[in-house]
Amino acid sequence: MRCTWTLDAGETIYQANDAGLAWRVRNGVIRLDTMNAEKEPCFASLAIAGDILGCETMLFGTYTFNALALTQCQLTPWPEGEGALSGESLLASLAISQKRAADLVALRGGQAVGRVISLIQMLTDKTGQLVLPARQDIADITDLRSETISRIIKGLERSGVLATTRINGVHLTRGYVVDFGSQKS
Amino acid sequence: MRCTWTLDAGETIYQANDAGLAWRVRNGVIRLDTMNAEKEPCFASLAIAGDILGCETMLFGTYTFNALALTQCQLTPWPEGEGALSGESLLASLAISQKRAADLVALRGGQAVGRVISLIQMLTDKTGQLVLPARQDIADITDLRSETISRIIKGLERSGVLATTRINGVHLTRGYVVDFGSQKS
DNA sequence: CGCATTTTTGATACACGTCAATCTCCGTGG
DNA sequence: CCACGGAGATTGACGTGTATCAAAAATGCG
Repeated sequence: MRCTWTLDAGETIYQANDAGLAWRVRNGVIRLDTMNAEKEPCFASLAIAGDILGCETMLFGTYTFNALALTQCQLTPWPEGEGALSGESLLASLAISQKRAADLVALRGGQAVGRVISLIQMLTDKTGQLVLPARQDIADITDLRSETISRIIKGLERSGVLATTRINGVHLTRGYVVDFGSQKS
Repeated sequence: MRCTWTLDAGETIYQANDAGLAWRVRNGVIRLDTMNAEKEPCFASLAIAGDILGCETMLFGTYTFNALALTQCQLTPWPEGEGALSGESLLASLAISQKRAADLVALRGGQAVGRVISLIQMLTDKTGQLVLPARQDIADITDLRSETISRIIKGLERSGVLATTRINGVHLTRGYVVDFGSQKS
């Protein structure tokens, strides 16, 4: 028996300075934002399956970021079960977090096409399928413009690297395994 | 009594897949690299005072990244003292790590001048002083080119935002507090 | 001093940003 | 069932911030 919360794309999960629980992401894509100097929310980080969300509440009592679901996603309370907050599990979360940070950095370096492809690979599941976030969200994550994202994704679709189908009103995208090295020239 | 290791700029602290300890950064700037598909080291993350370095060895036995000192820096073994590996301290490290990830992301978005200024602010200590890493390292961190970094830093120096002096062969840069908002136009 | 490395500077090219005009998708109400 | 409207996606034309390439100047070091 386990309690699982399901959220739809576009739903706010929590806001900075709110009190609440920590979560483990089971499914879906979540963006974290901070308020910049101009009080506008600006992209800060990404959480995907396996990540711990909002663990800072256990220390500070409140969340540091705004969390927004970019696709439908599922969360379970964290830590899981009795006495599960072992040093071991925290250490694992710390290692994952540092790895995720490195991945995020890679999403914001190099040429535009490469960044988008890296993000797509990051979001693709074992079956080779993914649900793409909105163009604007992809743009915020990669520090590009939504027009640029649109051009790149249309290009990938036209070249057969991506194929999109719609199921129950949700766009499912299938990324074919491709030698992305050839995209460089 | 505490054991402190001091490393000079340019020294390798450890390499990916090596075995070793975890450290806390007391001082200085350290870059972490991963090997990309072409087996070239590429910038993955940054560690500065307060950060935990290489904690993944406690889990996997080996380091995940290459660590290179960008300025002179000081490290102490981590966890500190007997029984210091509490859930509390790990949780704090996790929260710091996630905050650092968000800062790194910010260093790679927006216009070039703003990124460099953000990095300078991140590296500035309480006295308003900092030691700048090499142009090429700043370029790798911000995903710009060393020529661009050179132009920007020269520009900041000429406009009086930064002043550089040399002490014992080390370039100390003093960053004056400035309304960086005015840099935008 | 002499050499290797890093930094600086200039001229030019291009990848992506910007702006504006459709187009597509969907929900709503007549 | 279709007209309407709003939001996101697409496309085109044009501008610009950095990259790129090349060469000189500064710095560090044996």
